[in-house]
Amino acid sequence: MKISVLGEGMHFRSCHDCTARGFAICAALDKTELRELAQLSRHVRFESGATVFAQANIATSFFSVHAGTLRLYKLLPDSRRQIVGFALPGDFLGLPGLPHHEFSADAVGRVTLCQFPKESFATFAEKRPQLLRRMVELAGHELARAHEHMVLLGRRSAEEKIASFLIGWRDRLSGIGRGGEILPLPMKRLDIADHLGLTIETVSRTFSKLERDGVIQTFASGVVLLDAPRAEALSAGVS
Amino acid sequence: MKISVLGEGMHFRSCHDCTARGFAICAALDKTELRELAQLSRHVRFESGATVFAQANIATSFFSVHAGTLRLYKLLPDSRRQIVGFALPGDFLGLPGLPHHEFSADAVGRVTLCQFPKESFATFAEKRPQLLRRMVELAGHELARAHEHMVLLGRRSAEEKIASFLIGWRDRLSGIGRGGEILPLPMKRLDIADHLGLTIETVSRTFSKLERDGVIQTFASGVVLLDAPRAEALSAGVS
DNA sequence: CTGACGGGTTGATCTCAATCAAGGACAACA
DNA sequence: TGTTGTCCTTGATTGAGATCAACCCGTCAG
Repeated sequence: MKISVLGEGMHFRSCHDCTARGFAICAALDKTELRELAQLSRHVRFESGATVFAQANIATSFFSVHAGTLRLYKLLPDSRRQIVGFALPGDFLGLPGLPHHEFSADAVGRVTLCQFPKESFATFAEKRPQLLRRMVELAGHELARAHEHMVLLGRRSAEEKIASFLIGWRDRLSGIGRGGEILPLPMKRLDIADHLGLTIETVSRTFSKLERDGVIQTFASGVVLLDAPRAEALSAGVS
Repeated sequence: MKISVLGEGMHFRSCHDCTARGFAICAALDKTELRELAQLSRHVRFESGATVFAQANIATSFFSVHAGTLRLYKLLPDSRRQIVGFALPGDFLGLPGLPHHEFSADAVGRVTLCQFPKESFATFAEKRPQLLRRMVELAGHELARAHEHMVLLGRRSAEEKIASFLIGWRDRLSGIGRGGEILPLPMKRLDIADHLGLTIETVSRTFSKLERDGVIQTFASGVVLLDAPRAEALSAGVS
C-alpha cells in the first residue's frame, strides 16, 4: 500500500477551486470553515490498483474523493468478492461510529483523495450541525442506492443487471458533470461481474448481446448507448 | 391503510419507560429534550399486513419503531419484490433529504411506532448535534448491514443465504434483548424468499435440508439452532 | 520477431435454483 | 362436519447462468 502525499513540486490545490466541491461534504461549509477543514486535511494520491484501506482494518481516517474511481468491496474467506459500489468524486468514505473499515477500497486508475484524521474530523464536525445534516443526507443517498442495488442483485436477470448498471453509471457521471456521448467504464469486466453478482463470462456475453441488439456499442474505453430508451426500459424492469 | 392513534382508552406511554429507548434515536437525548420530542410525536398502531407508507409517496413523517416487525420492500413494475430489510424496535424509518419514500413498509404482525412530522422533527434536530450524530451512526449501521446483504445476494448459495439470515436475525434480536432458545420468525416463507433473492420453494427446501442435517429444528413460530457453530460457518461462507 | 501475459470473447456442458404441479396441515367459518 | 383459503412442503422438469475450455488481441520484454 503506497501513499504519496502531493508534495513540494505540486501546487497546493486550495479547497476553494476544488473540482469536487459542490458534490462533496464541503458543500455544507462556509469560507472560513472550509479553510479550517483544509487545515486538518491532506491530499493523497494512489496509483491504479493500490489499496486505500482494507476491510476490518482499524479506520484512522475519513476520505473525500477528489478525482478518479474506487472500487469498494467485501471478500468472503474463500475469496468470493462482492463490489458493494464504486466511489466517484464527491463521495465520502468512512462511517463515524464504526471503529473498523467495513469494506476494502482500491483505486481504479489513478485516484486523488482528501484525507481527514478521524478524530480531528469528528471534533470539527461535532459543533457544525449543517455538516452533520449533510452527512446524514449523504448517508441517506448511499443507503437508497444500496437498496436499489439489492433489487438488482436479488431480482433482476443478467441483461437487466447490465442495463441497470449502465444507466445508473451514466446518471451518476452526469450528476457530477461528467456526462457525454461515450460512457467511460474505467473498471474491468471482472469488476462489473463482482458488482452485479455475475461471472465475467456472463458479463461479456451480455455486452455482446446488447451490442448485437443495437442497444449499445462497445469501445476499449467504454460504451455508447445507441438505444438509451431500450436500455432504460430494461433497467426499469419493463422487460 | 388504517391508522389508529392510541387514544383515550390507553395509558399514555411516556418515552421515559419506553422499551425501545436505548436502541432508538431517543438514546441521544436528555430528559428535557425527550419530553420536547414526545410533545411532537404520536403513538400509532398498525395491524398485521397494514401498510405504514408506500414507495414513491411523499414522506410527511419519520417513524421510530416501538414494537413489532416491519418488512421494507421495493417492487418492480412487473411485481417482482425485493425486501430490503426488516425493521425492529429502535429502528428509524425515513431519510432526511429525500422527499419521497424510497421503499414501502408494512406490518408483520401488530406494530406500534412513534410518528414524527417531518418538518417539526427536522427543526428539532437542527440544533442538536448529538441527535444528528446519532442519526449518522444509525445510517452508518444501516449501510453496513446493506453492504453485508449485498454480499449475501450476489455471492452466496441458497443454503448460505438461509444460514446467514438466521444468524443475522438471531444477532439482531439478541442486540435488542430478545435473544432466546427459540428464534421467532414472524415473517412468512415468501417474505424470507423475497429478502434473500430466492423462491418460496427453495426457502422451504433449504429449511428442510438444514433440519435433515440437524442444524435447525423448525416450529410454527420459528426455529431452534441445534448446531449454531455449523450455521455460523455456513453464514461466514466457510462452506 | 517471438513468447508470455493480461484482458476479453465465445463455445460446450453442467448445475443450482426456478418453474410447474400436486398435495398436506391447519384455521376460520358456515 | 365439511368447505374454503392460506401457508407450507415435496416432487418432476426446465432453464439461466456458472463452469470448463479454447482462443483472440494488444502490449511488453527479451
